[in-house]
Amino acid sequence: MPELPEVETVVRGLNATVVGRTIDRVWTNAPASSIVVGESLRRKSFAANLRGKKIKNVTRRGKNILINLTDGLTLWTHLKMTGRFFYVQKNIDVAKHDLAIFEFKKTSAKSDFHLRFNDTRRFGRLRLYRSSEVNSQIGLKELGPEPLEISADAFVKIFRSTSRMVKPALLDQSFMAGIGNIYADETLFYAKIHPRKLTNRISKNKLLELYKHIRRTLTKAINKMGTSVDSYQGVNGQPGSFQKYLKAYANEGKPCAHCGHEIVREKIGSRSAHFCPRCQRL
DNA sequence: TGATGTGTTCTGCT
DNA sequence: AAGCAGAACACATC
Repeated sequence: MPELPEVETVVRGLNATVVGRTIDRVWTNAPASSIVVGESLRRKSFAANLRGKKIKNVTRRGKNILINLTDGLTLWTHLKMTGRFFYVQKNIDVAKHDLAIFEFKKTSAKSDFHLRFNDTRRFGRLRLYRSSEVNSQIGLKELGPEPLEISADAFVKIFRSTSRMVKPALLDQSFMAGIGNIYADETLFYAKIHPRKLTNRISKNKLLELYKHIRRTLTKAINKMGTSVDSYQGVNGQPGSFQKYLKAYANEGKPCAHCGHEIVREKIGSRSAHFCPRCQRL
C-alpha cells in the first residue's frame, strides 16, 4: 500500500517527469466521487479548469500529493490503496482502470508521453482546488506532523498527550502523518514495543528508540523506492524493493530476526498487526 | 459464492 | 471529550 515512502517516490517521479509541462487535454473515465472540482471552481469542468495550466512543482504532506499549478490552482491527490500515476508513451493501450489521462502541450523532446492515473479499486481521489483553499480541505486540515521533520522532543510530547494503543495511534493521520500498516508494524518491531502498549505508558527511552527507527526505516524505504507487496509501482512502472527488508509485516509465521520466535498476526484496532510476542511485551 | 483486506471518513456508542 | 468499533467505499483474490 502506498504510505509515506511510496508516496514520496511518486512525488519525486512526478517532479522528474511532468514539472514544467503545460496541461492540454484531460480525459476522465471515473465515478463522480473519484474526480472532483472544488466548489469555487465548479463553473468549469475538471478538464476545462486544467487546460493551459503549467505544473510548477509537486509536493507531499503525509500520504497526500499536491500538484501545484499556475494560476493559483492545486490538484490534490490521494492514492488510497491502489492508486498509481504512470508516465507513459501515448501509444501504449489504455488500461481498464486508467481513470484519468493528462496530455501535455507539445515540446520537442517529450511530446509522445502523457500522465495516467490508474486505480483498480477506485478509492483514489483527484480534487482540484484553489491553492489558497487546499490546506483547509478534508485530508489536510487535521494532518499531524511529518515523521521525518518532527523533533525528538515534540515526538515524545505527542505520545505523552494522549492515552491510546500505540499501533492505532501511529495509523491515525492526525496523530502523525504518512505512516500506514507496513511501517507501523516495522518500526514497532525494531523498537520492541507491543502494538497494544498505551502511548503515555511508553518510557522516554523506548520512544526515542521508536523515533530513531521511524526515521531510519522511512529513509531507507524511500531510498529503496518503497515497498511493493501488492500493486505499488512508481511513475515509470518500477516496483520498490523495500519488501526484501520487512521483518514483521507480511512475516506471519516466520522466525523473529531478534529471537527466533514466530511472528504473529493479530487484529488490533480492527487492522492486522504483525509482531513478535516475545520481543514486543506489553 | 462469499469472506477478506486495504486507507480514510463518517456515525454512533461508551 | 476522547477513543473505539463498525460501516462504507470498490475491487481483486482466494
